[in-house]
Amino acid sequence: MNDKELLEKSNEILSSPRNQDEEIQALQDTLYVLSGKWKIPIINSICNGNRRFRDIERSIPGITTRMLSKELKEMSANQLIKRTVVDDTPVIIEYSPTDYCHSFGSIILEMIKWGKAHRQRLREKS
Amino acid sequence: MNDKELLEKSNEILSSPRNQDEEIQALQDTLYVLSGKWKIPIINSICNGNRRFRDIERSIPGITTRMLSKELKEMSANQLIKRTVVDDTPVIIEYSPTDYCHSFGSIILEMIKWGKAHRQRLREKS
DNA sequence: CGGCATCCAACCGGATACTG
DNA sequence: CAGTATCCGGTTGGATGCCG
Repeated sequence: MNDKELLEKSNEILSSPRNQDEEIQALQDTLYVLSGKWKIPIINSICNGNRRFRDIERSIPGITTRMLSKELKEMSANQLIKRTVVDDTPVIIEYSPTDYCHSFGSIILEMIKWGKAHRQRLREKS
Repeated sequence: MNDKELLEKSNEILSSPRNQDEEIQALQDTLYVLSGKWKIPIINSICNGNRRFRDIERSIPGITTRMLSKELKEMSANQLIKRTVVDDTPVIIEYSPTDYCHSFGSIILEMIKWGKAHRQRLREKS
């Protein structure tokens, strides 16, 4: 399926009155799991290969250690990522994505695509 | 492109180290525009054909008139939706999606898809 | 390096009441 | 119906400093 067909399918499905209740519920479930400013950028960063705290931190503009620490803990608890202690000296901590984490791939890709098109639109206007 | 291929492509692209800076920026731009609990459900509702305030309100579980009012105003200002006064008696107000609004279709579809799969996973576990 | 503790401001958003 | 007004509590999240 190419982009044009995908878009048409999107609009068709979005315009359909069927299963609206189920869809809004699914939507709100997803938004709940991804709530806040940082979970998606963190997932993206870890899926991009970043493994260590400082690396993840540096890869996300604006995040603080406090928020990264908090989110990593929460996301570990929710099986979104795995925290591994590599028993070297000094100890190295590694965060890695779970399959569950990868399941957000399509959402993140669509968001990146939208963001790029958005910047393009802004450039064209000015 | 089928789902399996799409997933592989997602992982491939997500694993690529190129353009990480541009992508995280695009991602954060998108998250900024869509920030908060309600914008995505509202977009979905309006794209689903809901036009009037009460209809939109009823279609989104949990939203209050205050938040809906606030978001609709903000989203009108940002050209995401259009507010039309139908000069009937009594006056009818209609909200409709702009092209800009439709551009979120793919993101919303992916979120609905994820949410449904999420519920399915939970059902299978229990 | 990989965090935790504390303080604090902003705001998000719920409840409720009210208006034309 | 289509909102506005007010109140206010909880959470988000930034700044900073500290620890092993």
